Amino acid sequence: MAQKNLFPKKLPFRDDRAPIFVIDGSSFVYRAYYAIRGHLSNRKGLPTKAVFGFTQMLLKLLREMNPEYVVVCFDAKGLTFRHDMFKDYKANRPPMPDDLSVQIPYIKEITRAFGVPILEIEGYEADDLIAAIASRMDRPIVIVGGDKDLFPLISERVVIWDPMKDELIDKKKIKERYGVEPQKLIDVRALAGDSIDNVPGVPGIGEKTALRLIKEYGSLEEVLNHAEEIKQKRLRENLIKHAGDALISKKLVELNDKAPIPLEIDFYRKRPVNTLKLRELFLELDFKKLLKELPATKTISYEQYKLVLDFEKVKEIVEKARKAKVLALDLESDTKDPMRGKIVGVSLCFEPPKAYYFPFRHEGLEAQKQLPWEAFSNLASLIEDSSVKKVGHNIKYDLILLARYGVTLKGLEGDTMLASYLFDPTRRTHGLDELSEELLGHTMISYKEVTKELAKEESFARVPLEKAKVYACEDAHVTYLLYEYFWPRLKEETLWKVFTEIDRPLIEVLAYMEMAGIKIDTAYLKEFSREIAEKLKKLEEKIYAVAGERFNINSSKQLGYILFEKLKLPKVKKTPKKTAFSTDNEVLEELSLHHELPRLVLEYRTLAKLKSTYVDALPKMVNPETGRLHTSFNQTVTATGRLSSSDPNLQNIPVRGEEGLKIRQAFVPEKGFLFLSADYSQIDLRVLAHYSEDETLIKAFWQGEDIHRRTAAEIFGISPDEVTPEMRRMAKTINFGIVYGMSPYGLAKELKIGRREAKAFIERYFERYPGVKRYMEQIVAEAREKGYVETLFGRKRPLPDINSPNRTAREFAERTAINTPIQGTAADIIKLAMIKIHQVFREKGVGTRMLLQVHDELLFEVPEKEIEEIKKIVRQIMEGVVELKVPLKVNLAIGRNWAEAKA
DNA sequence: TAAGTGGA
DNA sequence: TCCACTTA
Repeated sequence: MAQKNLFPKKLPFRDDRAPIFVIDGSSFVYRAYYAIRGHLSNRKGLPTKAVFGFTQMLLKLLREMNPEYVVVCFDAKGLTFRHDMFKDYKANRPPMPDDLSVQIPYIKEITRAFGVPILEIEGYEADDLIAAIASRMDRPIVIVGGDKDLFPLISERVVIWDPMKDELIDKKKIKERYGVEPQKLIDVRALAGDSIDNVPGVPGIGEKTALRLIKEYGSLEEVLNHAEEIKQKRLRENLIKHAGDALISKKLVELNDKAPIPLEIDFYRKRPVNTLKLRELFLELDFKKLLKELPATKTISYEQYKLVLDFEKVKEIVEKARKAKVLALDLESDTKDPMRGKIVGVSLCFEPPKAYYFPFRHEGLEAQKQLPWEAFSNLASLIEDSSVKKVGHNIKYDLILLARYGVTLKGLEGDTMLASYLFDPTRRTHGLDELSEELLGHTMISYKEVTKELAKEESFARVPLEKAKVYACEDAHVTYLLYEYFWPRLKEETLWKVFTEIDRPLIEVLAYMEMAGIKIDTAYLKEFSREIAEKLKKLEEKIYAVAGERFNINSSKQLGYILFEKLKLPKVKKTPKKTAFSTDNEVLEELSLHHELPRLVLEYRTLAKLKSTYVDALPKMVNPETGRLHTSFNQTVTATGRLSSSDPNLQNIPVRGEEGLKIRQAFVPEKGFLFLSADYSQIDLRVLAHYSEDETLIKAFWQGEDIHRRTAAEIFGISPDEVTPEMRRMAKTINFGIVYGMSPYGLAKELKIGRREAKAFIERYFERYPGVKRYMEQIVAEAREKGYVETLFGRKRPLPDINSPNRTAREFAERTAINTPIQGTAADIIKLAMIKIHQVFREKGVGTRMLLQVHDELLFEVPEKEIEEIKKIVRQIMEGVVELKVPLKVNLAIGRNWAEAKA
């Protein structure tokens, strides 16, 4: 919203006083509403198309014209003097649609927030107000609008600017276009009439004839006076017969300039933009792009940030903090990995804008100025005091770091990162800095900025205390402000339940799992790596021999050259970005029918991937202190509510094929322990059965049938015992496709059949499972109406494209609408089970630890003696965690490694 | 379909 | 940044 004083449009006025820009508000509201295709709504389902279009127009005007005087005119409610005169005036106009009228208050608020005065007077239409301003304000006037009805107002002193067409219409233009003075357009319209506004006019006369007549006689009255002279019979008769109508019409279309408008120029003065208010409105309306363009206006003062260097002061602050409503807390460490770093300092904020930084382990010249480590216990006692509510941003990190110092955080009120995620799980990131920028309008100091004078390998511990203070205090401060932002919003929605009953309690469970880690057999992996290296070497030589030259097989570019240029193999398809020809699995599979090279490359790739991603990478990530692998479970990444795992990702460890199993064998329990794997059987399909209430599906699950076999029997129209393995495989793919929201196209590709055939399969499926079809139609309709979908527990996912005019985008949103409630509900179910299991484990004080979650599977490390007890607990909790219309079923397996525990 | 990782 | 590949 740069307020540069540029007048890019040359305004054709002799008068060089600043013009008044008079905006035809009502016409823009309608234009935005009807002109923008598709549908736009915010996360709550409020339609926003007109607000958006209007806002863009206003922005364009303010940017390009930078007006000193400006006003938006709106139609007032109720009848105008025109109705008194002619009761059918505008009788053909339908009333304002509901989904437009709800937007009007927002449009007005935004206008005010931009500092633009609003004019609205009972009994008058916007056009009349504009006419009054144009004729009675002695100033240059720019009417902002595009409506032809306003053309008669144009004069030496009045022009019209249409920001949408970017067209400036002045007197000269009108004369060129119509050949008459602007005011005469009234007479033209009176003769021609207007069916939209129900202005009668004279039958048989259109704009062309009207113009000709007015040009000839000068005015409507003169035309009527000379009606007798007109040669054409029909025209003459009509003019004489309908002279009265024509005169009434003139009264109707004549713009009334008598409206009691404010005459003081000060009323029209542009006021400053209220960025805070705009931000609030844009946030509510979900105008993300506009939000980003708002300047960061909020300046947070760092003046009240205190560096605490004195033990006595620590005690004082801790005592004060105990009485705080909520304490925002942030730990500074020297690594990103909470399983490795040490605590360098602690920041607190409980009375914003005050905040405190407690440095403990900084390095360098100032080290001796810091707090003695004993002071940390004072903070620890505060952190362990469950009566003091804490919030943090990504608090799991702090939880783990603290736990390594033997400190257990109690009284967790929540996590602002999680709050942001629940509020909109499709956001790209939930980083403190981005949220601060976008939601608070405050630009934070970046980590990069703070550490820029440091050498590459140096950590936060090397940051000078003053600088560290500002950075750390700002983190705690902004966290507090985000807490104030999100909490009321979460409480307002169904999200509060998901937050307090699922995601918040899960934080601690995940922290435990990450801290537990998992053991891998590094010696075994080393040996395996050597074996693969050998195989790769042989394959490599063979590939070079077949290709006739040496090249980098890992480079898809070089491989593409060999396959398509040198060997002239058919180019099957392009890469998704269309920048090159694809060399992916599917393509190589097909090409292997023509040549032996693709097969070899396929084999090489599988092995190379296995080696680099798993066999070689995993041992490097073993924590030297614990001797185990500690993944990080991210709770705020996926759009559906699933978890994700990284550093390393333990949710995509291979399972298929011989080599895959060999890698799973490297994951082993501690001595004296066994692995117990518990996975939900067909949880997605069971959730689908619950949602759809499909009788066949529900019955199949209650009878414990093999669901893919049942599906095969249904779609092939045979009995279950007649189903061949091939049929079952196809049915399985279809079930899979339904749950993952696969398109008919995707299904065709997966089954390697024609698209029509795939479509026929899907149709057959819907015939046999009509409830599923009903569910899909219903959920898509609901999504269209609300603009979002939700899980059984109220977790939401916005679907902005659900009404998009772009078919691809819309269909994608539709598949998402079908899939998210299913996958998200399944994710909620397993999260709930994890929370309960963790709780029972702690109550019973068992030695068993939950190690991993892989979407529908949990992996435990169980002392041999506890096996039977734990099996019982796990099954009972997982199967009983919610009651659906179908039973939940869990498969348990025990093993001395992860491969065994899968069978 | 979605997410993470490795290699160029 | 793009591509390919692993899991669910």
